[in-house]
Amino acid sequence: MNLTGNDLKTIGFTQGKAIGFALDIIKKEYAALKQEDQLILLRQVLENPSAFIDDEKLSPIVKELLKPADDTIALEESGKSYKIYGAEAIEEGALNQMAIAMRLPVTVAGALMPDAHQGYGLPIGGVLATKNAVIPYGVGVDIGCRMCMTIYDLPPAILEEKKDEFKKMLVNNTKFGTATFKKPKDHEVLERTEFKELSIVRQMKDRAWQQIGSSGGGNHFVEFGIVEILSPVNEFNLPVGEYIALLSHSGSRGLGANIARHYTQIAMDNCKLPQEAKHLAWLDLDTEAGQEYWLAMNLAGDYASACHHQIHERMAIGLRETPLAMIENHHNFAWKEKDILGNDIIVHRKGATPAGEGVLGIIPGSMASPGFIVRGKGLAASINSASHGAGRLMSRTKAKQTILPGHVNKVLTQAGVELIGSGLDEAPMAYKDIHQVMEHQKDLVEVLGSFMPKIVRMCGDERFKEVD
DNA sequence: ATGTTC
Repeated sequence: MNLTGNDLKTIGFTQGKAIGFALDIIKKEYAALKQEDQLILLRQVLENPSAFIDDEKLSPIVKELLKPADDTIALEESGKSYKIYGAEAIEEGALNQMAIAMRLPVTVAGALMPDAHQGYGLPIGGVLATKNAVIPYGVGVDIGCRMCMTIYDLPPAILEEKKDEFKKMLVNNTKFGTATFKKPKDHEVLERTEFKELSIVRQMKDRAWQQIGSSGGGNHFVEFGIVEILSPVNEFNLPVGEYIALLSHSGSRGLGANIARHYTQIAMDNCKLPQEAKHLAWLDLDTEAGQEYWLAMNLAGDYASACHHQIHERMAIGLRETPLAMIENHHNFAWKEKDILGNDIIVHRKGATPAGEGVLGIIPGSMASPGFIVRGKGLAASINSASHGAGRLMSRTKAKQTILPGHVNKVLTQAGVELIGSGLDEAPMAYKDIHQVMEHQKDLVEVLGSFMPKIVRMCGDERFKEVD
């Protein structure tokens, strides 16, 4: 009577390959032993495999036992199909990343927006719907990065007439880069229990308090400009015409960045994926880490919103005006939504604007081109999404190497834009043509109004302007 | 995006 796989399992073997080798070797080499002695031998091998590493007969079993468990999750052979908007203007790197994301076993649907470009894990401009799983890098590092616009009942002409006063308001009421307010405003978001209950969030409490109301760097901005309401039927009951508006773009600062870093690491440690997909590691929402990330992500989103509200509040005080309307939206976030059949899905928008039917949003252009107030059309193929801007035409490095300061200044002058701060990597010519991008997504959103920047503040000094 | 790679 020969040993069976089940006999080996009862003494503690778990790996199929090791069991196979063991049965084979016992049969060939140890047939003379009594069955109970065969089991004693195998138990000894199992308990201390290293002691048998040089054993001529038993080493194949040992090698198998000592091999690290391969817990890599395989990608699906063929990826699910997804819709690409404006494919001809999207770089190959972004398409490759999206193709990999569509092969994750948790993926149920995806779409690529016309401003897409390569990112970390999921491309910027990527929308990914998953089943009960959240991908920290599907949300992005700047959790809750968002837009906020307030429209004022002020005549556009005063932006030019009182330009210095508006510039002063921007300089005094916004903080960029590492700068923060000497006396940060308090906000109820800082009282949230997540600051006590989640360790990574608790560690960030002081910095969150310090950084609230600040804007950070990169492509973040605060700007005054002219809104033109184009549609007589709008949610704000505003007559068609021109208004002054304040537009801000920023996220959750160090708080969100550290939440993202922390939970991405946990995801990558627990969800091993092939090399090309490793940054798409997910957290199962039924796990403790998944639930923690969800809470922390939502806190970071609310914190980002609070930062915008404080910026707009400071400006409203400076203007001594009450806003006529406020429009705002996240574009780096994940939401619990329903698919067309009513199933629960997790929708990641990493640099994508929510565009469900009737949902309002802001899609900015560049510092010298218009942005748009949009109303979503709720197109299922786009997973109720649209672009989050024009999208980069060139990398930051390439922009800094090739764009001439004098050229930037000329374009700004022609557009009637006054710029405070910024670097060449944010120059208008580093971005795609927003009009083309809007054309590619006319099925996704309806344009209610436009916004032309006039006085723009970004991170950075003004040195490059003097080089001309 | 980020005290810019613990």
